[in-house]
Amino acid sequence: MKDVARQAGVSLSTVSYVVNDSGPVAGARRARVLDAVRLLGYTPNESARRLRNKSTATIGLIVPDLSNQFFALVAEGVEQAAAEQEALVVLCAPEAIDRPTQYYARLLRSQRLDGLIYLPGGEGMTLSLALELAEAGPVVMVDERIRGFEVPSVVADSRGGARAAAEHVLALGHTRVAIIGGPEALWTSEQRMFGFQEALAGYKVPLHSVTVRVGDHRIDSGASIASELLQGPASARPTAFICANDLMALGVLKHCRALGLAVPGDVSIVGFDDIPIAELVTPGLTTVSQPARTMGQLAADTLFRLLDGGECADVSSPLPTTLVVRDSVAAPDTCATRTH
Amino acid sequence: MKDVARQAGVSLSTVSYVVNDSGPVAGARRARVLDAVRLLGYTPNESARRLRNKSTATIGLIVPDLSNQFFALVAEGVEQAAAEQEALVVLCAPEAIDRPTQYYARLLRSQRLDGLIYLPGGEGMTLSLALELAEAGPVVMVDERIRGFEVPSVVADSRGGARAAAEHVLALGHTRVAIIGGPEALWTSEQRMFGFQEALAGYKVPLHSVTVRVGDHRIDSGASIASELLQGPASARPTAFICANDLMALGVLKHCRALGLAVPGDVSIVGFDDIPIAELVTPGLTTVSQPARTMGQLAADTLFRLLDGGECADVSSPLPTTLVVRDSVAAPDTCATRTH
DNA sequence: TTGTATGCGTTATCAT
DNA sequence: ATGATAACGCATACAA
Repeated sequence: MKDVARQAGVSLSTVSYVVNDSGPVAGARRARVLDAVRLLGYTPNESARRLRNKSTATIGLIVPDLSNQFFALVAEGVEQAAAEQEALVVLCAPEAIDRPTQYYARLLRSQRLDGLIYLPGGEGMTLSLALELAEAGPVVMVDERIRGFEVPSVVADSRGGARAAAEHVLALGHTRVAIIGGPEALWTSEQRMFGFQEALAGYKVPLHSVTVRVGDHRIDSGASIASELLQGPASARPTAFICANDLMALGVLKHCRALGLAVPGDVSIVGFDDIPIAELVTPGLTTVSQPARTMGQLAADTLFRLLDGGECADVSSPLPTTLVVRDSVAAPDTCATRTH
Repeated sequence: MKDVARQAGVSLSTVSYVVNDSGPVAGARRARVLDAVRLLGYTPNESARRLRNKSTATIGLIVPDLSNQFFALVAEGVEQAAAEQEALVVLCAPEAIDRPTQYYARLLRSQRLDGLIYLPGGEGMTLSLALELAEAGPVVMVDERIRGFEVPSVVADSRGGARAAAEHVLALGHTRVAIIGGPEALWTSEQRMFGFQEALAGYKVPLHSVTVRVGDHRIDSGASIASELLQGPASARPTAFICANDLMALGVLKHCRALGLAVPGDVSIVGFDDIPIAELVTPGLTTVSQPARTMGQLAADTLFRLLDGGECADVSSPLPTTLVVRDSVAAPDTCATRTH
């Protein structure tokens, strides 16, 4: 910048004025400065700028990992909204790197980020951790809520979606159903479980015919739970799996295939999220669609509004979810002897 | 920091010495400082520190988008390696946000990042752009190479993998094969195409029986190319699709299903990448496995070594790829009249 | 071993 | 309309 000033024969302040156009400057001089900038290839040093300004034009994004396409889509949404504000996003994927989220809490705080978008996974999601993160700056949550942690949070209608999914299978006449819930600490897990229960109650399914298990939202847990539940005699095992997310549903599907069980002939499966793979598997996975990318965008937008406006726009009402019906659900096989 | 100094009754430099332990300081004083730090919840201001030091402990990562799991895995690898160095990574996904990579070139340069990891997509990958990026600092490439752009690049053995894949289908007796290549500007596209050709030559497949098309590495292009190529009479259309990546392979799989064509009964399909979904679809996709996560890690490690050592460890030799055989490939249906 | 003083690149406040 | 200058928070060369 000094060089630019010298080259253009003006003072530092003048240069500053023109690059930010934050001050009055005569046409001729402005042109000279601009030329010098181009000539010297000058780019403002953001570190210095931030030191002065206090704003870093950078937000942090914490997602469990990127392998789950749902998270990847949320990340893309955040990235997109950030780009519109000329802001940068630093990526944190605690579960992918096998470090506690707390590690990032320290790191992010020292970076003086403008704010944080937080999508907690099953692991160490506690109030105290959230509070610690909040010390790094304003935070808005996506896809989750933490009781006692009063920040804006962008969520979808997990409960309604879950109910719709469960009703869809129940309406077909299934009675022996297995429910695979998500990690218990999560708000979404709770909501979806509520939704499932509501549907169960509505269809007056006897409690003893439904099996409930808890998974960790990953493929393997779906597969291993399926393996546990599917080993009884055909007449006793579940005819339908209702899963709290797609990955677990895919795990069930995978295991069914390994067992030679037909889907949906022998067992029906529903998932939740509608990640891109859902329509690619065979049979296509019936699932509940969440606007992942939009959720990311909305969260980022909320954060930015919160940052410069101060006013926290209300985003408390859940975004709509919709059941998308593919081929992984059918009426239960009433002729249970067909495999004999 | 001033506060900490006052609280501990020492000078600024002493505080600086203990937090970085970059200078000698008596045990008692050190303890007092540490206490003050804890008491006041002091965290160094990174902006100031960077301004002084020149190092930002932050690298940039450019991947086309995150929807492609291959890219997501690479990103995870980078993230992991960065975490080990206590470094941050800022995420750039040009295609996801529909902006030219050039947009990031500006942004990143002004951020004074320590370095850059660049995984170019099909879009605007030109030498001049790469050069522009290089002005932001040292860059190492992943999964690609640009002629004339002499930076370390971590790649896998695309050519060998491609040949193995093609040979696998050719060995089964396919003669009418379709090849779907990647975007032409890409080095990987070129390499894979070489590999395919080598296999073709080895099996003396007559040129007129192979159809070559170029896709954009996304699902839709696979589907639309399949739709174009599969509309002829059964006796004329390809019995096998050899694709430059998994997403396109999934696209043709999807289209086959829409057409009611059996895979691998009517048409065989091979992909490239071995992204996690590949084993989930039905039938499981035969494909070539690339160590995506490792590539990301290696790239980041190389960048860091290049940053503080200066010496650029040689990473030019491609990582091994391996053919993973699942169920999407079978011998061609010799009884071509079966659909009549 | 500890403190003082200077500069990193910007922006903003003040004179001019 | 323009320029000198202080301050942002930290690290270090140097003096003590």
